[in-house]
Amino acid sequence: MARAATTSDIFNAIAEPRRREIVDLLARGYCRDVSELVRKLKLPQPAVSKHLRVLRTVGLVTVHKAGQRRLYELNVDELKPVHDWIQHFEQLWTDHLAGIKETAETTARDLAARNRSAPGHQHDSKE
Amino acid sequence: MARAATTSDIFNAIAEPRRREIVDLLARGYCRDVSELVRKLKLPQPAVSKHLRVLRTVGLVTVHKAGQRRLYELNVDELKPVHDWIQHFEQLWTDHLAGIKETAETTARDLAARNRSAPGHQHDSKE
DNA sequence: ATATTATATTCCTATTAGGGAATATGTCAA
DNA sequence: TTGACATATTCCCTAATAGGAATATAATAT
Repeated sequence: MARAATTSDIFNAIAEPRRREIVDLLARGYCRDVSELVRKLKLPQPAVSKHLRVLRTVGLVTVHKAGQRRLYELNVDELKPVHDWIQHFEQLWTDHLAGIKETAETTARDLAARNRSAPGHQHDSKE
Repeated sequence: MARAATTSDIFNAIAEPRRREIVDLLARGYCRDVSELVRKLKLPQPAVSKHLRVLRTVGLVTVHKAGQRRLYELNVDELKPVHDWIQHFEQLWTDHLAGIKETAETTARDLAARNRSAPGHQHDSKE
């Protein structure tokens, strides 16, 4: 079934490095039109347009016409889900890290114990 | 040329929803062995093992053996690049949003000016 | 009108993803 | 040993990716 469509999932949309570069450039306020992106990214124009299409489809960018150019604008809000997801690991790589490791080892010991007594299935989820 | 390999790029590794679920479960300290993941995710065991392999390859998880089980541990540090990338949009979706929009319009005006003088084209105002 | 510039789309293709099924490997128990 | 369990790997399949080349569409200039 292949991967989730890049055109329907933000996580997939930003999985492509070029598209992240585009997002970066747009975030800085540079490169509002396609030609400039082409120049900076040193990619063929069709490639850039195609990436922009993906970004448009997931709603990460919006366009408005300015003469024969298309000015692209970043819609940062669409990155929220990624932010939120990554956010809840925040604590894990700060001081909590040590604590987590400890928990892990404890759990490991628990499991071992459980296995010794109840071989096979008997791992209920604690909560 | 297809996409970047899920096995070499963190962004691709976490693009797959199931893998994110696995990461979530591991982060909480639940589901340290494969069977438990299988049960919670309601996925066939080979599928889970395959996802775990991807996560292992990018370094997001590590395994250690505990009897016939494999205990998986999350290596949160590998999420740092994602965190860092998303981080620098932080300001954009708070109060800075308005400011950014303004900047955008200014840039548009700049572009118009540059076009008038240089590459022989213009596209004034916007919209 | 035609030419030129800016951008988007289509077609083609090699590569890959991830599910399913079957099988292999590894570990423990009787 | 055999057998049950836990996990990993392999093979096959279909869908979808992203690049390249060519072309289409749109706006502007002359």
